[in-house]
Amino acid sequence: MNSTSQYLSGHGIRPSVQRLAIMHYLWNNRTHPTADEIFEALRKQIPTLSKTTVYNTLKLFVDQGAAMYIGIDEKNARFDGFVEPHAHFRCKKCGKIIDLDINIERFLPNNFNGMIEESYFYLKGLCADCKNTI
Amino acid sequence: MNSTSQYLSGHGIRPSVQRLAIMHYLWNNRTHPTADEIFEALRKQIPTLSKTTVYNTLKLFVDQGAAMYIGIDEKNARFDGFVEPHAHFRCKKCGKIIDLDINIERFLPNNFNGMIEESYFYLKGLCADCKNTI
DNA sequence: TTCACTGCAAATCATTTGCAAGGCC
DNA sequence: GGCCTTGCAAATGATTTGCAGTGAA
Repeated sequence: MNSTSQYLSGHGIRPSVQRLAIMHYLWNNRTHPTADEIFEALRKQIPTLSKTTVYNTLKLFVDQGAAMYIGIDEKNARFDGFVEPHAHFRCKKCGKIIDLDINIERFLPNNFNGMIEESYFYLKGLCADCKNTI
Repeated sequence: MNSTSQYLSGHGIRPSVQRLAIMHYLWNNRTHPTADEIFEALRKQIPTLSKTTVYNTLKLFVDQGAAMYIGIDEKNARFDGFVEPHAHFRCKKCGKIIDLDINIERFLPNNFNGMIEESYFYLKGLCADCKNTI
């Protein structure tokens, strides 16, 4: 029983080999990967892995609050294994997605009368690396 | 030369019949419609309208800053003809999208060193109507 | 005449669904 | 045994692309 197992169990998710691998991948790759990137990376370790399972698992993680869905990229869904409230920045040149330590919910006085259950804050521009390159 | 024409011209967009109709629709229907909803509504007035033109036009509007892309709905892109900074709330039950008069950029001191060009603030929960219904 | 705009048809591609086999409790 | 999980194959559906016809400057 390692910490990943405990984390999943704590979110009501049975820890299978595939689920552990995906959660582990999200924790070790804070790049906000797409389902396909996760699939391509993990099929090396788990050759029988299917993309359906990756999609199923990510949906399960999000539903159970074990991972966060990120809709900043218009093309693909992206995922973050870090679920504390924070914002995301996407570079318009290199496409990199960066975590920003901003808890936006603090800016919503009285949570709009308790109406709000989820909040997403997306920012776009040029990252420091791309800004200094011509 | 009406105000819609002037608005489009002011954004570097030549006012064609189709473009005027789409801009007009966005202004008169603050429901944050999808491309398909716009297409279905306007084909009644413009029977030859094609969905490609709707997509082309919406992309042009967004690129030229005449309309705003809204990525709050994971299934479809949505659009808003009102481009002043504001946030969006989506009801998790009825799917309705509501404008919120919150200018999030004010919460970013010094605009993160000028890195940020665009910001999107999405909120989800139950709207007042759905909250009072069982 | 040229070039932007439109629209049809086909292609793309991320995601979902149906379903059968395997595995865990 | 029964339910949960997995994975293959096929379907779905929003959006994009190729391309030819039309029209405006």
